[in-house]
Amino acid sequence: MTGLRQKQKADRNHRLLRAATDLFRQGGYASARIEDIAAAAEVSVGTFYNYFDTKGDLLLAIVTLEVEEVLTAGQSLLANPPASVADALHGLIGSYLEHALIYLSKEMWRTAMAISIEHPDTPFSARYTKLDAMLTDQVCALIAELQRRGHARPDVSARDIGEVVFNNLNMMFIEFVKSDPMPLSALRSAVERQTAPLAGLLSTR
Amino acid sequence: MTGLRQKQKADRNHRLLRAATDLFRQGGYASARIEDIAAAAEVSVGTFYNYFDTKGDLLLAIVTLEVEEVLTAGQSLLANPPASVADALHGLIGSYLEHALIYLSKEMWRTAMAISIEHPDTPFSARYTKLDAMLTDQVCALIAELQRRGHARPDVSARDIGEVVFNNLNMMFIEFVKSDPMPLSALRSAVERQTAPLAGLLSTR
DNA sequence: GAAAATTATTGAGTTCATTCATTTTTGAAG
DNA sequence: CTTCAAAAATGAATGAACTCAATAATTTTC
Repeated sequence: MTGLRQKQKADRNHRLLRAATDLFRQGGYASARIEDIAAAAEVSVGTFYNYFDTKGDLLLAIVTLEVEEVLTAGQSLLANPPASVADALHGLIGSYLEHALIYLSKEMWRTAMAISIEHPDTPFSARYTKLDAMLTDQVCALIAELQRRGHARPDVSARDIGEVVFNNLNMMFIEFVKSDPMPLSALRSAVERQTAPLAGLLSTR
Repeated sequence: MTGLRQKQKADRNHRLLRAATDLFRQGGYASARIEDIAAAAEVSVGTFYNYFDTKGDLLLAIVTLEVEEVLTAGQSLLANPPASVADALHGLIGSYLEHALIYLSKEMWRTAMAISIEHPDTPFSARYTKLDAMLTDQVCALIAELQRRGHARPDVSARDIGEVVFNNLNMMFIEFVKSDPMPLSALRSAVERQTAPLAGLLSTR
């Protein structure tokens, strides 16, 4: 039996995630020292590095948990989408955005996105990238579903449009987290404005 | 007269940029220590920090020089664009992309983009962001020009489409620099595929 | 259930970006 | 040409992420 070790490991992992989440939210990512996080999780610095490759990898572990929730929330919207292309796309995008800042600060997002670009090969960075791809797939799937239901023109590539819609959203989200004063409402309306012509292109007048 | 001081300052600035460009290209951004860069520029570590806020700011200074060239190259294409929307957009995008890796490695791009996201308020980061906005403007201006010439439908917002096209390109470029094996040709064809429906939307059949 | 083998933890040590008190250089004034 | 003030340069000191050789805990073997 190898039970004790497994449980202790899961426990330490959980304590580290919890401690880091608290500290990152409280004083910001930059101010939380590994020493602090390790101490709060009742673990040594060396042990921290048995669980996460880098400080950034820990942040990405936290952020990917959030992205997974966003992905799940999106699934329910896919099940029966609004009949209008614009409403469906805005609904999905709105669902993504409303989740964005519940648990994570702009600084956390900024740092996480920066790390996933700068160190794409760290374990949780790869996971983050994969989740982004799954979000893209979800947008594409929504469009394909609308086509299947006859709510969108079938002669336009769902894949192409879906990718463009998501990439645009992602880039705008980056702009959003780069600017501390920018409100979520401004992001949402900008993205709706930009997405509208694409919805028009897809809709069966 | 205050000439000597000015000249020495410009000189040191130039030596630092040159030394850093060489070292970044040679051994990579991460491996180049401030001490090395300062030594190569015949300057002390402390002096380095009189010229640039951080190591990342120095990289962004180098990268923005490159983006400025890309922007200038784009202007000439704007002067008389191809009559087909698709050709015009692909031409501009192609011009951007062909410049991308001449002077800068993928690692340099990755790091630069990461820093501009993570530290948006550092001086050269702000400049990088502004240049991105100018590239967006350029794409929008191209579309507007095509509309003026009757080569694109006037009833679609040039701004909206231009922003979407550039944001998509930017996001795809990020994916490209994240993946060392991905060739420029793959990026180019993916972006052309994605952009094609938008060109279709704009074109006066 | 003791010994061996495996797997984890530990924290002092290393490295590197960044800072800052001191010294040096330049420009201005008399 | 000195003297003084302002501006810049300097490099030793600081701080934080990350490493690694030594130690400890768990599991396996007999």
